[in-house]
Amino acid sequence: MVAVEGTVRLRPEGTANPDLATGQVELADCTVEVLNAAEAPPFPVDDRTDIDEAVRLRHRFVDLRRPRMQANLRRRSAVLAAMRAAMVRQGFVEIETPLLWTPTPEGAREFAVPSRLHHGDFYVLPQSPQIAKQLLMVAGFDRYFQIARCLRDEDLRADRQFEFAQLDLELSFGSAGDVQEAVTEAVVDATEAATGERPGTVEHLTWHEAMDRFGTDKPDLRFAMELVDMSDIFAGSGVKALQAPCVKAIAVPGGAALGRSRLDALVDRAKGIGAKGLAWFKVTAAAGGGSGLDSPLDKFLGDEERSALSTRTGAEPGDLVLVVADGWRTACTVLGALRLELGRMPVGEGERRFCWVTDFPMFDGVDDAGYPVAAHHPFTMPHPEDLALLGSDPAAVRSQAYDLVLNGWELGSGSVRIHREDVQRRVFDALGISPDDAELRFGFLLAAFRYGAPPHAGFAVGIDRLVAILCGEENIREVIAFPKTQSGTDPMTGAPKPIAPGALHDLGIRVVPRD
RNA sequence: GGUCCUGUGGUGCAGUCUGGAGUGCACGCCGGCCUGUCAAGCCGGAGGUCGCGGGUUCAAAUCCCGUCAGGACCGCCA
Repeated sequence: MVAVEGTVRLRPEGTANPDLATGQVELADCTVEVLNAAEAPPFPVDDRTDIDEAVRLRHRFVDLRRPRMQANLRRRSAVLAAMRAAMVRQGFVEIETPLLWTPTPEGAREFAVPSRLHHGDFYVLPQSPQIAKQLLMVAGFDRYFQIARCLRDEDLRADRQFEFAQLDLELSFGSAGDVQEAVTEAVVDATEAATGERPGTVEHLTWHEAMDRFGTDKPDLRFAMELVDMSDIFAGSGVKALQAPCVKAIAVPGGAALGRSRLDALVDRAKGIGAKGLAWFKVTAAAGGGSGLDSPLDKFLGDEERSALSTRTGAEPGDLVLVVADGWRTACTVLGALRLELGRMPVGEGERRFCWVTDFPMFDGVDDAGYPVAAHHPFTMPHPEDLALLGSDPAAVRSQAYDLVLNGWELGSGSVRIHREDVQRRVFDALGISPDDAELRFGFLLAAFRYGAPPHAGFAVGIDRLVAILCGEENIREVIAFPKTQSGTDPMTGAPKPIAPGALHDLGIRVVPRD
């Protein structure tokens, strides 16, 4: 660490270097003062090499000097500033909510914080400020926002850390559309602030449409390869493998070049996701013009089926058509996964295609006791037209929940909330939460609602994911100053670590060895 | 809980499949030279528990088993 003093002057003719930021000038008549001696850094402080993750994190203070990390964190700062400005401009009030919250055993596993003053009792760190912000609606803050830290004790991934940041917001007397407008403004502003480019139109898809066309609830709209329905074509088919309620296909450009082992791997992958099988057809150029098919199943196909496989999907010679026959949900999911596997683009490539996915199902699957599981959270308002189905056909109930998606990443989710006690009771009932149970878990929220709860709706944007995409990073660790490893440790500090026996004693906690 | 990939001087790699002396490359570090260079150049040098433990073998970085660490994914993430 040195301080250099001198005179800045233009470099002599012929020695300027346009590749350097300071390439036009030089320092003359320097004095150099050593402020602090330093050891050689543990790895090169540049962007040219990929350093082992554990080494980077152990010396994060050095790692963060690299130009890439400097740019990422500064870009993150610009995103936060733009979001905050957009929210304030739209009349939202920034309010902080507690980090020491109360257990709400529902959804993600919570981090527990032992209470020193009340032995045996625990606070938890909030997995989101969900309930607190609903209480703020009751309290009359009709437009709330917060750049909130959320904590979930679930396994880590490239796009998931224990703690993450959300632009959390809620508004009263507004529709889902109002929420989406407010969020869109914030993320579009943030994108422009971070990249200098303002994204184009933000599209809206229903959940059903997203599944039907892209086989996922978080479609990457940067590339086509859309799912095509072939159910009618194969309805009375003689091909046993393709007899199912739903037959879907995708065309893979240039996919005819894939070798047998790669195709077999795709079949295995399809089966791994839950398909009974995967049919593939290489589209070939026919002798007299037109096209033919190369596939083990070709000889079983009728003429109509054969031609539909290429005309419907738009496949040209040299392309590959993949077909899954199954239930609608499975056929879509499997082809959606294969579409990604074969077409996925690096996160930093192409344009930024935001889209809203709306009308999610209210429930997703059933729990051990056979009750439906809330797809979003239990305070989500069902679609008004589907209210009657709550008791009879829960799987068919759509909710007023919506996700924001960018290039195949789920950026966040939100919903219109239930503000009427009778509706909340019916939803709890459908979920198998008894009135006593509900009182125990969410009593304070239900009580608040009795004092006049406005209709309200909200959203939360995953800031780490948004910033990662805007930085062209595949991993959110690259946009977080001090992240954890995949096993939840911090190689720099050594956390988590044992605490002193005295501290344990104060907390009334005894550690038992793992089995 | 599971699947897969990776682990070799400070850093990034090759060597592992097909066992034969810690062999090699680039960067960095130390010393010297050079001094209009800017990823400087030239000469010399130091630096290794091949993640760890066990097994097979005359012989293991290399094969086998276990384990630890990092990563990607499945489960999980209302």
